[in-house]
Amino acid sequence: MTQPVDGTESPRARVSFLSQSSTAASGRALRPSAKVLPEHARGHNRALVLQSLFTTGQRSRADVARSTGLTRVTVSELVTELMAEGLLVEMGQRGGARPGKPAILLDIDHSSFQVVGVDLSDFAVFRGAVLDLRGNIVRRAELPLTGITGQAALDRVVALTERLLALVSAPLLGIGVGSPGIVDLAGLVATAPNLGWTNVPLQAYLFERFGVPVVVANDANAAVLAEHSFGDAREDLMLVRIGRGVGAGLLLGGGPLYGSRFAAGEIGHVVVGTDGGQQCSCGKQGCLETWIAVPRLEAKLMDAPSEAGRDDVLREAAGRLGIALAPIVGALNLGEVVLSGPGQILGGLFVDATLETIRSRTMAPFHGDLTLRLTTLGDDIVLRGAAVMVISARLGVS
Amino acid sequence: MTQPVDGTESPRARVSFLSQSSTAASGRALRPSAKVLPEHARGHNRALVLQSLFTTGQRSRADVARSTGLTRVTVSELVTELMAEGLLVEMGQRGGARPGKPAILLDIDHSSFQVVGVDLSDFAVFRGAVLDLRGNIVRRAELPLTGITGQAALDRVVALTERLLALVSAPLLGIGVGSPGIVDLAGLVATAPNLGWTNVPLQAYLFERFGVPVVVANDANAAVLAEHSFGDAREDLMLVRIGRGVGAGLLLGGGPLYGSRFAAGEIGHVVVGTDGGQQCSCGKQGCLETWIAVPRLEAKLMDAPSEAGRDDVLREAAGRLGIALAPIVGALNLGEVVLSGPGQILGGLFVDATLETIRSRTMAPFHGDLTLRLTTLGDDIVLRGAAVMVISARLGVS
DNA sequence: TCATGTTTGTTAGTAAAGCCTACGAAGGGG
DNA sequence: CCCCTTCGTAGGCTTTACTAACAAACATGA
Repeated sequence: MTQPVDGTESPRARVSFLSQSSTAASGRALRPSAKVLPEHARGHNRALVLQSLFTTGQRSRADVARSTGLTRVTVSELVTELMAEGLLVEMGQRGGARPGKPAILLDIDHSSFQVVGVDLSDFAVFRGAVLDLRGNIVRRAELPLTGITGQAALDRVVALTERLLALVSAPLLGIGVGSPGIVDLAGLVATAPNLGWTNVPLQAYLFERFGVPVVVANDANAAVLAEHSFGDAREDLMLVRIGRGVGAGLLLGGGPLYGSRFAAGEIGHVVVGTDGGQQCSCGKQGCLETWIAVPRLEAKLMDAPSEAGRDDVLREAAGRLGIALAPIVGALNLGEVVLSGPGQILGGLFVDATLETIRSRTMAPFHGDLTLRLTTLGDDIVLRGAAVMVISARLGVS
Repeated sequence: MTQPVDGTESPRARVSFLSQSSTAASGRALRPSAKVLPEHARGHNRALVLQSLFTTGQRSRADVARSTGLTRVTVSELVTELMAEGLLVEMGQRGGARPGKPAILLDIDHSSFQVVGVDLSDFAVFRGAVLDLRGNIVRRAELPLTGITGQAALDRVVALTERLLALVSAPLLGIGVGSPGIVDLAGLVATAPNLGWTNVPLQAYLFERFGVPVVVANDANAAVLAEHSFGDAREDLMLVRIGRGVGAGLLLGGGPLYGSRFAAGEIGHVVVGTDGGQQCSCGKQGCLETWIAVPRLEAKLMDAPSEAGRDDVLREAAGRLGIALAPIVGALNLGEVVLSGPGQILGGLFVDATLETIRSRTMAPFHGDLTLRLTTLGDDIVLRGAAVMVISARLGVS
């Protein structure tokens, strides 16, 4: 009972290979789905180099080689290619006194490309931005959404995108869109009630219209990607968006979860508790939305007679959220839950009470390290998530 | 708005590659983690060929080439290799009158290798079996577990494994173990209260002891893999094991979910409902286990005065399970939930009532196709899942 | 001062893998 | 009997990453 051997190399085994000998997967291979050609391996390794510099910039070729496991030769070749494309730049020699030839530091040229991000999740306005590769917002634009739906709403998305494209000041990597509703992997919006959309192939439509790579996904899914990339989050993460409705995005093992019908994260209409509740627009009673959707919460807070009364309102709402989340946190063994919504409502007390409820309803030892907090990305979370989708799809980096 | 274009090829894009242009992922690339060498691609493609024959046997090289996308040349080479290893055999020419040279049918030689599977999840007995590549049980063995724990239990696992190894009648692919408790990716049993184990490196221990590839995983995780491979299940699946305790295994997108602390699926101690409940051994009240664990259910059924009373007991328990599962089904947008446990208790009424509760507490349109059923694999589900783990790890096939 | 060791990045050659082209084998149909 | 189709295999080519080797550039210690 000495070393944790991987159990791979066996003297008695006649079949001496392992399909995926990844360290993390440790003998558990996934079902292969598509053939792999040398060029695919190449793309993967190029993304690996890019990722290495994306997470920690200012590294030399030799640094990248060490961190990726590739040889310096291969890294050099990939770097040459990436520099020719403008994605990487040399930043001069590394300072400090070290033996040997001084290293030439590399970094991603974050301004070499730009991304257009669009957020359709607000009920009153379509928001958009031009972002750089770091996810920083370079320019903004928005168009009001005065109750329009259907084709008119689609036209307004196009108008906003046109306005944003005019603001782009570097080669464009693509357009990312975070849409409310159910969105499939091809960027088809199956249903978005607020926009009156049913089976709108938004991604294909925008691609035909603008001839630029487009990625369309659910707004909460975009948000959780942003939180992961910019919010210093871990690999297993649930992001709960609380607004007029309630939705969530799930990131498991670093990848988004879509669900069997692309409706993962749709927790707004899950009934909470066993003691009734208010009537919901969906026909049921006691849906999560009836407890914590912002309009209802604000109404209750208005009615509250005192500061203590408002705290009680918040505590009860937070408790309901905790009751809904506890089985999810338990089943997925989540380490982190992030809330996105109006900070003045969801701040301190609400977060604390939610966490307390989850803790009291799950097995503490498994979740002792559960953290629950508000996002630090504010209202731009979907915009930045939309950018992450494009950067991830085009560069394999996040 | 014609064709669902992938949004990949853009006339304005300077960066003309996509890290992973998988059809399913559709522009959403995962963060790369490890370098890919030509040999890795080779292993992947070999697994692809094997998988193709695994799911649909009796196919020619040309058939495999068409279904995988690889060329006939490459497939031929891989097949030659796999036949030399004994995994594939030629089954003679295809019958029926077709133009052209008749095809030589291939199939996996399911008896060419065997796997040892061990199930430690029963409280009274360690069960084991020798299985073929199809997951059929060839020989069985078991050892009673008369309350022993710690090193004694470990010794008994070794004794059972020794007995099983003596029954193996073909080259051995490896040993798979489904253990209760929290098991990490290296097969270390972090905690298994019933066995009195804490941080027992079972996988490494057995590998050192027997010099054969070993895969150790949680019993529910093994079970869900078995259900997926043999039970005709879909890619998103939750398997709930109901016995002395309650646990679950989750398969999302075809891959198992482990969770941030390898405790995914541990739902037995999630509090259900907002109206109290019985005292649980964990200290809380109203944990799922207090509602549906088999010993408690049996006690209640014994106390029930009539047939109708027993139905009420089952209905209430099923309702509680539904209440616990509803947020999970909703958040993950699960299409399928499978129960594993004593069939005479969990049959008809229990399943129906659980499904009804879930439906009444989630958004129907997203889950109209939710199915909930008992496993068809019976008590061998963990044994067969343990075999799947080994076959999957060694051959990349499931 | 100068030889030595160290680190970096690049050049040349090699091994692995899958592709394309082409070919013989084997059978059906007119 | 000739043409066509399909199957499996050879030979040659391209891509990719690796190993080996080397020049450049710097620190250090005799």
